[in-house]
Amino acid sequence: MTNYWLIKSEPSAFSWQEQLRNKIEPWTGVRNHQAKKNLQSMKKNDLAFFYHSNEGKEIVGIVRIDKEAYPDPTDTEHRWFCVDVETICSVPVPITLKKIKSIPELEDIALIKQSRLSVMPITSEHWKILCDLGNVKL
DNA sequence: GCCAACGTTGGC
DNA sequence: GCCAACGTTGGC
Repeated sequence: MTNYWLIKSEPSAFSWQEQLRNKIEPWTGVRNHQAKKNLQSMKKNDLAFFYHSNEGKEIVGIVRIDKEAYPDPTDTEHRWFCVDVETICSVPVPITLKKIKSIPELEDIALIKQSRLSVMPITSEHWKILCDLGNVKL
């Protein structure tokens, strides 16, 4: 069964446009224990929203987990992990944080409740609501 | 083990 | 640019 996730990136550091070009990207640099735990819970073929933090503040794309957690090559002490994500599609109507905050059914989403967490699970119910909002047809 | 000081994230 | 929330560090 497929699990759902949301991963954040600041466009100035790594944008959706770069993800579109690269197709498959190692998701490195996560340095938070809860986010690390979430990375390690990801299974191949799980799906994730790609969210632009700081600039944009909207869900712009969907990726699929291509390779499960392995040691982050950017961490010389080998304490942190990363996954590989594969581009699936852009979200036709980007889902803004403002929009998400306006939907009562989404008030418990980690994106709002734990605003500093960069890798988080999304329930299948929330995933469906968000796909409808973004006019996503998978 | 506690907590003050400090650093970072990310929305506004 | 500000600041709330949260994580980390280091003295005690």
